[in-house]
Amino acid sequence: MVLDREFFAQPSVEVAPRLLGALLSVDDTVLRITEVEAYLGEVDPGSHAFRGRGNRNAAMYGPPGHLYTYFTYGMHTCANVVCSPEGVASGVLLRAGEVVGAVAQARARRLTSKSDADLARGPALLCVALGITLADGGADLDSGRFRLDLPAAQSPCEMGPRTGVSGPGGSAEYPWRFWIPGDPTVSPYKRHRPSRVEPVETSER
DNA sequence: GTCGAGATTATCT
DNA sequence: GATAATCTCGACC
Repeated sequence: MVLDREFFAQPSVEVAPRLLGALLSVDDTVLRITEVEAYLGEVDPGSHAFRGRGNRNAAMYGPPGHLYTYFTYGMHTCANVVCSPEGVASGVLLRAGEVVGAVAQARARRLTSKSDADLARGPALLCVALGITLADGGADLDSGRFRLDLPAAQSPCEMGPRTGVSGPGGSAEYPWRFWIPGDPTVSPYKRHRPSRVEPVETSER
């Protein structure tokens, strides 16, 4: 099955909602994606590619349908699906999902996780649960250990501001976070970390 | 349930 | 030297 090269060659904002409900297999572990976030690359202040190509984000400039992994906060690995044609930086961050295959293995990797819903609730946890590491960066998502199956129909989806993104423009301006409404595996992080815009102060609840 | 602060290191300026 | 697409834990409601 042609894993729709054309599909992944679109901008990440187009690809992101369609990834909801997709099944990502890594070895024997299968994840149903429930939450993603789109990054547009050089025109997106929140993107790693905003300041141009570097060593870390090289994979994001690579061919679509591949994996882009990066290390952040000194201890966390996160995974993206590369979008847009080769040479254009764009990606979809996998934020959360539900482990539906080889749950025992995923649970073994996630010792701190208490319930199944917690196994992949968050970008870094998702990678741990699936066993994705930096070494998997640049891997084709339709070969080797990886396989990505898109849902036949688009899942219901809700969108909102991205979380955890700092820098200029905040990125509340970019409502490019997509998730499946009501799914228990969607990350509960509604807290905005940095400078939160306080609209007014005249009480008003 | 929500909110707030600290930890910890690869990558880039 | 500063930054970061985060997580965990503790306090409070």
